[in-house]
Amino acid sequence: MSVSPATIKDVARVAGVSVATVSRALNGAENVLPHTRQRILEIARELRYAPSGAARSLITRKTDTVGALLPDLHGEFFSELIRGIDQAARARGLHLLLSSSHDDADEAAAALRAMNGRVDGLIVMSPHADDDFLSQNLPSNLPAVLLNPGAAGPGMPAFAVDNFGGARAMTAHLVAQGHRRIAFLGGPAGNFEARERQRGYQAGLGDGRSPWLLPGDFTEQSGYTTGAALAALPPAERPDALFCANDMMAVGALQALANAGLHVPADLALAGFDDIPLARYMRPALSTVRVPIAAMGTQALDALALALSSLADPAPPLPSAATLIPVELIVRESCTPPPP
Amino acid sequence: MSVSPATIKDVARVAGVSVATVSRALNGAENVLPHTRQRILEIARELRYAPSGAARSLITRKTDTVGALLPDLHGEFFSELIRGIDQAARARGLHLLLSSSHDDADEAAAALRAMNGRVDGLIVMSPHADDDFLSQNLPSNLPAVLLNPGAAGPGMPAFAVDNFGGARAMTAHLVAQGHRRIAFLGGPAGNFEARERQRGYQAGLGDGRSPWLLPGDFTEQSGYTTGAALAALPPAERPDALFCANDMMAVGALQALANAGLHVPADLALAGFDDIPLARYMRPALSTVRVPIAAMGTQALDALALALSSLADPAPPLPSAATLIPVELIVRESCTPPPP
DNA sequence: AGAATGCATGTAAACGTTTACATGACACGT
DNA sequence: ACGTGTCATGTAAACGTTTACATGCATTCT
Repeated sequence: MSVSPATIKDVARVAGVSVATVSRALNGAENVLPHTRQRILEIARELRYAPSGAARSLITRKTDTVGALLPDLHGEFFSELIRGIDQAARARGLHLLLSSSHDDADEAAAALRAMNGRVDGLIVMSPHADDDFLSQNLPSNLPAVLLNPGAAGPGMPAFAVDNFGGARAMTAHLVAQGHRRIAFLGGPAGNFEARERQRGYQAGLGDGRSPWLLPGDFTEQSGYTTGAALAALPPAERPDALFCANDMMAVGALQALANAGLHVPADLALAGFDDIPLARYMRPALSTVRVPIAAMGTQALDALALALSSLADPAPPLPSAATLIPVELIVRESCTPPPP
Repeated sequence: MSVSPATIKDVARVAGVSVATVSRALNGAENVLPHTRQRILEIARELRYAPSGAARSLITRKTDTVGALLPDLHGEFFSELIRGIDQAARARGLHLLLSSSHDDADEAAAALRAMNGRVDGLIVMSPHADDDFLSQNLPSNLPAVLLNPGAAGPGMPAFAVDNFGGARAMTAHLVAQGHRRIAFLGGPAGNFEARERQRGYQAGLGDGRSPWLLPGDFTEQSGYTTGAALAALPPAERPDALFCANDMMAVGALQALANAGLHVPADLALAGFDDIPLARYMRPALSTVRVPIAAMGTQALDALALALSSLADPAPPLPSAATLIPVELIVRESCTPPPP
């Protein structure tokens, strides 16, 4: 019933020429008679010929594909990231091979090795992707770009959200607004980004104030729990502002506070981090730090494409530290100056 | 500096055996001496050998990869879909090659052909993917699964959200609650899903009531405009319920109504379609129809995997009509019985 | 002891392309 | 007429694997 796909040989046979001529005609080499080319194109179309990517990659050593190694696919963050990467990739005629959710380092290593011969380069964002891991498992010759690398920059291009700067700016903003008792709801223990945001918070507080750290884990649930706990405190012991290490926790906190009858920002100012779409739909709308996620994906791919195009070049080894992706302070209703 | 990656020949040479033996050892064939295998594995690891996907695909005619052809990557819908597909793919050891945003049919056709020799099967969701288009451009022998196909099912497996049934259920629910004047805010003109939802609305109304159709285009903006227009009507001429063809329009409508001082659901009940995450965070929380997007992706991939595993089988040609993905009515605060 | 069997390993073909090089037809200048 | 050059096309090698088949050694059976 279903016939196996036509190969270049089939086209050559039908056209009565050699495979080399077909290849030349199809790839637009100029040294083929217009008449011949015309005929070959026609036959290729009739036969519904499409070149085999595998065979072509094998000989040309190019795949026109980049791989993306991501820790997860849940949530707005990754969807935006993928969108940014895909957009830039398509603009350059590159395909995108996705690989996600590697629970442990071994799985991530296997995923990396499986990319060999299928991609021309990699965008890697993984908790396991430290310096050692990559030099151990990255197929040699495969250019890679790192996203939010935990460890300090290895010898490859890297981009990282300015978590520190964003958190510092938000904290400074709260301070400037007159808030005195600013609490920070942190992220999961081992999380690099959460640590950076906390560092930014402490830097933003300045030397005068001492930090007030609350434990969180980035989930809405942990935000809710924290909000409920704060609402239960006597007003004098409550913070007058709560800065959550991400938006989802702020969402949870807001619900708990509202349920307890507290008003944001009158009783307590609230701020988040990420600017997920939901943030501006909340009532009150959530102040937050906008992370240009898609733009980061685009930049990463562009950097990778650059590395691809200049493979055997003098290629300056690029800045060894990660390039910071600037963030933007978004002030909305959830944080306004406290009552006098 | 950077050496080209080790090949199977390098491993063979270092180990002092033939490439065949290396291949057997690495692929776990049982007829190789434990001692030899051990030694080969060790050397392969030292050399950081990883087999070339291209070469392997060429000879085995398998890529362990499925392609996904999507119209777009914007928004929650596609991110959830990709997540569902990816999850099922990884569970089966398959990779995922993404291809999106094909503005016209030619581009989509090129994308399809580029998949040849890079994937074992395809999940296709595209406005261009009608019967003709596919039989013209789908590389032969490449199994495909269709998602939300506009036209009636061609000879391949297809899955479609039960837009009709969901909209009918929601409308029936509004009717049962006692609403009399139920307006429907539609989607873009050519959109197949929007049409189905509208059909469901009309079916849900029953014969007694005549439909009240408002033009929309799935954007928040068009929801806002419509909401503002309705709010401007004299109360007697307003509908007592507004069913929006998707959630984003309901979001916009709610803002306009709130701005105009109208209360939902007291003055006007509101319902959406999709159950985007935002829906349950709105105040009042939005009644809607939940579409199990990720589950649809998973089902599509599973169906594809089935087709892959049973390629040369008696293979019942599968139901010719699309399999309906059931949806779920989610009743929240935005629609409660109207005041008596 | 000689034949037969089993089994680890080697040899080489094949997958579908691209491309360096060879070939040969034709035109041209002398 | 004869070399010389141009240029369209053909020939064949190469890419890195897998795998059918051949080989040859060790063991076992008669």
